[in-house]
Amino acid sequence: MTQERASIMLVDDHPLLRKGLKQLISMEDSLEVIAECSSGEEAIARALDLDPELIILDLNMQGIDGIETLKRMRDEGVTSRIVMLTVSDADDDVVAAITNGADGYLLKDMEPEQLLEQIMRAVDGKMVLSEAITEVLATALRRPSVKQPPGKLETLTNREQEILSLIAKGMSNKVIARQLDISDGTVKVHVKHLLKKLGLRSRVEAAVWMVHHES
Amino acid sequence: MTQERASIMLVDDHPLLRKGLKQLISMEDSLEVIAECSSGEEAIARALDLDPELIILDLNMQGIDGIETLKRMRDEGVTSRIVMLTVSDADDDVVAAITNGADGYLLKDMEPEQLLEQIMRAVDGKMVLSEAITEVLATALRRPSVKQPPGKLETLTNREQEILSLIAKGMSNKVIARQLDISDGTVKVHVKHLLKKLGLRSRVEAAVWMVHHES
DNA sequence: CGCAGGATATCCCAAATGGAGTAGAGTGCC
DNA sequence: GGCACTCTACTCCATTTGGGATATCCTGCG
Repeated sequence: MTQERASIMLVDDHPLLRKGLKQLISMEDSLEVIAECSSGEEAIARALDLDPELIILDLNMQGIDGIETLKRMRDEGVTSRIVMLTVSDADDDVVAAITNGADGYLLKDMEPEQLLEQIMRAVDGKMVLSEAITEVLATALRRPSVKQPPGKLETLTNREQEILSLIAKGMSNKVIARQLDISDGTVKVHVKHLLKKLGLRSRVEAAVWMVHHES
Repeated sequence: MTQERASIMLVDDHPLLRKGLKQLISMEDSLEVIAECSSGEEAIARALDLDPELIILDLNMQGIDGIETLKRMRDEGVTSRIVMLTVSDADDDVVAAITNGADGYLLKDMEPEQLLEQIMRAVDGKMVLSEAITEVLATALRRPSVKQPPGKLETLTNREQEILSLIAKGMSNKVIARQLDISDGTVKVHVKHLLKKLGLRSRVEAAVWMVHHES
């Protein structure tokens, strides 16, 4: 049978860069660019339609930026591997990208050969990070809690921890409210806050997280 | 300080039986009947309002019956202990009562002294079952899988198990749908079925159940 | 004293969830 | 061939959930 080629989608609002990248990728037989998009909206739609194996996503775009595009893709259920490509190495962007489900973060000033190699590693399911980036990440993770990093139980207030425990017992907001004798609107506020602090997106994730963190 | 008396609410559409029960309970200083209701609707409203420690609920009532009343109370977040009281020992009722969150199931033909003792045990947080009932329950649990009993992973179809695993990873129906390449409507159907089979009431409970059952 | 953080509560709104029913296609069994 | 089961998909509908904003009350800190 013919060798299956990994499908790749490029997203960048700079046509020239797309061209160069496509050229680079075409040099590798195992890879194939099946689509190019110049905006986040377009990218989300096509990603859902084509379900490529890898999406290379520019961080700095007009309209909705790369991070926002990444978020929405994951929200919509895109399961493709997604690698961010950018000139920037701003700390927040790296952290935001990774915590929002990016599988890699590469800089545009890499050597073409290295870049191609990293793209192949990404297709193989590996997390790819430019060397300059790994340091940034490590530093970001080392500082106590700027904002995003994983999120520890201790960063939650007592009330939030209490409510998280009840969520992990499968209780709805209404039941929790009666249990604690407060309004369910208030419970919702606490849930919202605890989800944000832990970097989770639903009470289900919170429940699983809790079960795994109480050992 | 004065001895705290355990608050009890009686629910039975037979006034005479309420009177007798109240009389019986009044013989014990540690107990206090704070409300009497003659219908399920009334009982739910007052339970939410008064939050008694124990609710003694008649199974056979006109209008919404005891099981339905029990269900709705738990849905509404009533956390009181609830003991079913009935003349019936029909298997289904016992199983339905227990699986819907009842903390006990007593028969009306018990000796008054025994009944009072059981009520006190219920207040103390113990599960109380008439002797005749424990047998029924044991039998019900022994037959393979009539319907309600706990629910094992093996009773689920492959697809349902697969989807349960994804739920336990915190995925939404939409994401699961994309992952499995089926419509999210179909995912909802599978979720509905697996919840029913496992006797759970939400995907959060399902996620927690799964995490605890995969060891 | 002023200010920050925590807990409470409310409003609005979009999306997700769960329950009920119907229905077609495929598979395996007696 | 008929029957049961599974998987798929849809409709309709009520409730729940999560996000944003705003506001009050209280407590602890400098």
